[in-house]
Amino acid sequence: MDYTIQHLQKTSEMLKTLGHPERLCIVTRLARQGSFNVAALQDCMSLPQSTVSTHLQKLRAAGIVEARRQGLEVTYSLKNEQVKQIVELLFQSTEGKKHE
Amino acid sequence: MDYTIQHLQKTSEMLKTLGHPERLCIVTRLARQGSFNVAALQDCMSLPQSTVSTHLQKLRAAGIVEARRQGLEVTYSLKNEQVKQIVELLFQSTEGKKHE
DNA sequence: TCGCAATATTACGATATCGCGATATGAAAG
DNA sequence: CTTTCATATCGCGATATCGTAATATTGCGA
Repeated sequence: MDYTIQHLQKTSEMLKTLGHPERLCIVTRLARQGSFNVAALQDCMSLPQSTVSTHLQKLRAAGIVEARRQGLEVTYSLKNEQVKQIVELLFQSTEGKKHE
Repeated sequence: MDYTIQHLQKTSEMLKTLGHPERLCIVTRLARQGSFNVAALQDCMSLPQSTVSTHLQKLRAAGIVEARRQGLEVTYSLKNEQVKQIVELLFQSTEGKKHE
């Protein structure tokens, strides 16, 4: 286990970045669909382009997603497996505890 | 999988709360040690009492920890298993591709 | 070259979160 | 009752993050 201050800081920054409804929504979509470009994202979320782009840059700065340019479009995808695992952990529904 | 807005909001609030170095540190300690009171926490972190207490209240409000009073002291512990799993995921060291 | 489409960056007021001293509360003891 | 210990809450200036319009950049085709 790695409890150094550096790792703690980097990790908390990642969590803070994930801790925003719109950004978390983006990440869950990426976890499901693999990847997409910014335009597709603007469609399903009704936010102005600059807002979406800014969120993506923050996710990128935190090491959560990565960008790949193909011509005019930029495709985003999850950068590391950890985030995917966390999302799966957080969003698996009540299966396994069938009360409620 | 549960991608409702409510769950997304609650989850992102939890992640935001975890996304702070001191609070994440508290949570990793709880994951390792099980529980402790506020005084013990003030010792190992060099922060004023009010700061520590405020962090604990935020963790409590986000559903991450729970408090139990025993006389004068209050003992904190992790409230749900998910958080523990996330912490384990995040802090296993860099050669962590081995089996558990 | 120019112009357009897709995306990124900048700028800035609004809002939220920060740390922490001061103060309040709650429980046990006297 | 009062004191004292452990913890919680309040108040507030400092700092950070918010959303988004405006502007800049990048890549492609004409």
